[in-house]
Amino acid sequence: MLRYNPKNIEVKWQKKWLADKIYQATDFDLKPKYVMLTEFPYPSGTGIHVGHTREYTLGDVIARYKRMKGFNVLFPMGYDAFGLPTENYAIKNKISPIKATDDNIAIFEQQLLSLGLSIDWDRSFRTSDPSYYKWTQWLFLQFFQAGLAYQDETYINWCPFCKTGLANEEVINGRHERCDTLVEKKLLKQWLLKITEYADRLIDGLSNVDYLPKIATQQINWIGRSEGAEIVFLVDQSNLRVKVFSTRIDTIYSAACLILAPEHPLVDQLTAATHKQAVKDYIISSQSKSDIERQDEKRDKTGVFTGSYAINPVNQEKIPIWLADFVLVGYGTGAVFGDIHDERDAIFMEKHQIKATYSVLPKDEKKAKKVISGETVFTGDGILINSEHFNGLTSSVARAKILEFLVNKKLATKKVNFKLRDWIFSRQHYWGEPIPIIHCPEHGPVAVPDDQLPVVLPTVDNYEPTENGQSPLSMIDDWVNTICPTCGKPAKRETDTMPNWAGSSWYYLRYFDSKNDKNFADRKKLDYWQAVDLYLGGMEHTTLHLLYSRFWHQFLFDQGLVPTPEPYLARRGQGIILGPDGTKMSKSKGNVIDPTEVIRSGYGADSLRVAIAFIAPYDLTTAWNPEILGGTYRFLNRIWVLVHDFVEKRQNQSTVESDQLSEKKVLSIINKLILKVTDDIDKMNFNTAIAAQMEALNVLYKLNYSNKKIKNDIWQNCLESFLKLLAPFAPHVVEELWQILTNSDQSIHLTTWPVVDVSYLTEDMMTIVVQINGKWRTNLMMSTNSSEDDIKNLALKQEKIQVLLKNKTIIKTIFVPGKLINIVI
RNA sequence: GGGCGAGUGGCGGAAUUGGUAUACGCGGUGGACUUAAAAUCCACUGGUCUUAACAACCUUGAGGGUUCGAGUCCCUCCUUGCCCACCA
Repeated sequence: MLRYNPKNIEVKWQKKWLADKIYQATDFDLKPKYVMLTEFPYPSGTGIHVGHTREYTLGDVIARYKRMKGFNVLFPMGYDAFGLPTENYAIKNKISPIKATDDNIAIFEQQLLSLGLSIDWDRSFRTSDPSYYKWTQWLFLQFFQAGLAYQDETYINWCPFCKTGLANEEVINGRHERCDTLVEKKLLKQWLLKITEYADRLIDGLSNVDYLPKIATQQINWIGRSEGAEIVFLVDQSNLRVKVFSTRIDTIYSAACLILAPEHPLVDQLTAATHKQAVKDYIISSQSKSDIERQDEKRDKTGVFTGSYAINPVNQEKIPIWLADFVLVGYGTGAVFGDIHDERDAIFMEKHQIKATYSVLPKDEKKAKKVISGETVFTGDGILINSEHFNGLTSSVARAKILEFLVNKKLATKKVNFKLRDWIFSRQHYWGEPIPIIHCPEHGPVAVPDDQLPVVLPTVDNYEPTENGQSPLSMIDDWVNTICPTCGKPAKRETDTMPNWAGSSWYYLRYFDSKNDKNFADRKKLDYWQAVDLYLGGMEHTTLHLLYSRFWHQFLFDQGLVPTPEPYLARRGQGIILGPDGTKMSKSKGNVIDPTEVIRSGYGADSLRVAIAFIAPYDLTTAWNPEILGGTYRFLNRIWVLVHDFVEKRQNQSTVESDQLSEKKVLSIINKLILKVTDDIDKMNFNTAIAAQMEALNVLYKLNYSNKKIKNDIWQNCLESFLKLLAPFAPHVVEELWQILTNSDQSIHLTTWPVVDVSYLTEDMMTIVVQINGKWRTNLMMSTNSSEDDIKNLALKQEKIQVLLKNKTIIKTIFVPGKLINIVI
């Protein structure tokens, strides 16, 4: 018999599956639908990595499993082709981004095919194709027309290396997440999407979907809802009013100063003539700092006094107004009241020796007074003191009462704030969707009419970003100059492009109807396929792509364009596979595992797939162990040998009496295995599903080579079921063996999942553990219908137990049916 | 600093959710086959424990608690991973 050699079989079956289109999903099929979505790849120049392999293999396992379970499965794939890395790669290699994308996708497609994924390739697309981005532009215009896309001149995160503006989510520790360059602040006119309008919806929607808890929590934390009050402080000797946001209005009696962000709009009017120069100097020095510098000086609370005072609305105390750059202009009102029950404020006030002119002076004049009782000043909730008629209340009650008190005086309102900011949607780059807007001197920004979409990205000679922060598109005069769709007079095109998160915000909808040129997707097809049943992807996209696409989808739902309020019914995140040394794979460390290299090496795709499923729970970050492939290869080889051996044996049907005990054992093993593997795949416990199959195979293998005779049809059924259980994990070898075993033309992947025969699950005998004081002493083999008394009596008769019970009194015995008996002495 | 997790053999990891801890795999040791190697197969492989068998005792980061019985539940501490971070 030939040795199992994946090279002989994998490519053969991949070609046949593709030619027969056996993984095609059918629109409006009567079977229940199941949409298995994995994040589509960014086709970089380096080809697929182990991270892709894990994600797509596990997605494929579920897709294949659901297909065999009788679902009309859609398991699609496309390419997230726009974006900075391709542009940088193209510039570096002096080729056009279009060519770079074509080349890279060709490599990706080849590599994805070699994994044996059950993808419906007919629905594939790339986001950089005009027939796709036409609809990205059209969807953007829906936001624009609903007032949710707007332009604003704000300080934005600017990457000086990529020469582009960034969303908050793309800045990690003050650096651009893609290129690791220190991010600067730059004042630019930008397009923004009003994601903040959906902040509450994005939180509430999570309660109706099945996301891994840590994914939901991370989104909730990122959105950062906090309830508090907006309080008005009148400025002394002036008619100015400063609004302040606080979640701790219960500490307002300890307010000793107001602290404003240097960029606060009232700074100029508030600054006293005598303090103008100092304030100006401070603003200049804080603006010259990059974000990372500000973070380095986290503990150093710099600031400057404006020379003005504010009036505390609860007790009319006069408190100084300061500026400090630890107060952020983008959050709340860009102003806070400083008090000692906030750690940062306390440090700030200590440093600058700030004290208020209290009506009741604290014992230590240098320190502001406490308003929450306690041995030391602390930042938590407690009982109020020094707060006039609010004394004695708990913090939470006081918050309500003080707010009510100030609301009645029209000096406060209840307010909810979010950490989430509006999404900066402009990129000053070539390789993205042109924003379909025309700027008319008379009518301002005007939407490009639907019949003029797509606004095609023009071909240019230079892709390099410009020094002045404008897109390279701005250099193409005959493209920029156009006419206003409203009035027909000369106007200019918007030259910024969309971020690469745009195309991926709705791509899953396109799979439902990828060829449609009348609409982004046909409504009937959306009704049939929506929503995605399971979405598998990287944890790093939780606050980026995953949040963005939920926002788009919720908006589309409100517009009546999609049938479901949420895009994804369930979301799971796979863990990272580290290099064999336990650190993140990186070229510089030389610990990168190339999955295609593994496939070519002789182990083949199936060994790799089983290894990925087996190595650890799918959501765990774990180191890659190259030697595990030897184990998974041996496992596949064993089933190869077993099937071939049986097929040979079956020719010469033996007349010898079969061994019924062994036959029963075979049936019991396979039925238990069906139960276990089915349950494990449902729970995504892929590693234990493989372990159970290995364990079962070891026993079957031994049985086969024992001299026990087992009837052909029992072996045949057992092996057929075994192959089916293995099919989602190792599709090629199983397909080959299926043809040999069944002589059938039908692909195993189109057969139905085996069903458990419960009659083989019950056993005649059971193992009862005998414990003394909870400690294991011996086992008893008992018939399953033995009574408690039978077991107890037999246990007490055991020699070993008798020795240990000598001179001891039995206090009681604990009996767990079918499991154990515990004698307490 | 905040949020969410995790600590089990030499290693990746199991444990029916409170019932024989270390399944499965890797690695290691010994053996079979072979002129030899590779491959394959068989046996052993947590510690005390350095000949093996038997027996006993110990063992799930540390310490305490609940329970007939704890890797699993509770408390204290230690270590560590990920995400966020001057968010008022």
